Amino acid sequence: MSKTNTYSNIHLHYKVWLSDKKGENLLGDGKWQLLKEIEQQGSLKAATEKIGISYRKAWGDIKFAEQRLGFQLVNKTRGGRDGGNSLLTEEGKRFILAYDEFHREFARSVDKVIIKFKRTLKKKR
Amino acid sequence: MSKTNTYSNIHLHYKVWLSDKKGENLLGDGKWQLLKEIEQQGSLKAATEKIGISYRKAWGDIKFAEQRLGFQLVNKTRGGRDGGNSLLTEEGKRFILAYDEFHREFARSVDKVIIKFKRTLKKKR
DNA sequence: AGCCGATATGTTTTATTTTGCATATCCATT
DNA sequence: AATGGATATGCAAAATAAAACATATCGGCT
Repeated sequence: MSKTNTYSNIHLHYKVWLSDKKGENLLGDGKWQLLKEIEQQGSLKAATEKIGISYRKAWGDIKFAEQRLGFQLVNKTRGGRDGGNSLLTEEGKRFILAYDEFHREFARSVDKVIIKFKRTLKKKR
Repeated sequence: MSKTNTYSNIHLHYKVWLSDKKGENLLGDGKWQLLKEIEQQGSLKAATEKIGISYRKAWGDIKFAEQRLGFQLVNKTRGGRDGGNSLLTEEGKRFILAYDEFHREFARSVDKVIIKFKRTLKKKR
């Protein structure tokens, strides 16, 4: 998750993401969006095309995240009429939902702090 | 600024930074630490060596940030007995201080939300 | 059995960052 | 005036990351 706040010509950004022990990105803005798009499209390929990112990378990222998380986020099948498809697992859906909630809560909380920060900056000048 | 929180084997990271209009990083974790080290060492060279980053990059980053911010963060002098030195300007010090304060405030606020997030995750499982 | 379209991967290119190297400049001190 | 050590900066090299390309595989359908 990431957002921007403006203070005159200086902007304030923040970002939140889930990682493994080594700090490697598992689920942040990008994958969050990707998973949501997969849910809608029912296909990884369609999702990446919609978003405009490379299939190769998206596929690798998901694989990596699943490996580190220890459970599947996406249920992938190959072959068949449409060539295959990708659907979110129950755990994947739950994860997205929790993250979604966290997203809102976090943004609200941070905005408050930022307002205070702006006041501080003004005073100090 | 960045921090970590643990949920079993999943960690939560967040990061905050200041940027210009184009989103280019002006002051984040790296420069924040660097400036603080410059204050202690009284030298850019010494600071980079202490932290373990390249002088070339650090110097360039500071120059870039100063240009975009529109004021000096560091007062640099060349020549003399020690070859030169680098000290924080008043504005630089104030900036670090405000950022510092924001840092603490932000961390406190975020921690609260994270606790809630963990609870949500637990419930949902 | 053969086709089609998506998943699954290895390999190669391209782009972006970071580091490293070389060199010039500055100036209190010797 | 010669020296030394830090700042200042261009440029080449190396390391990382992202994108592109090329295939192989799978399985319901015709």
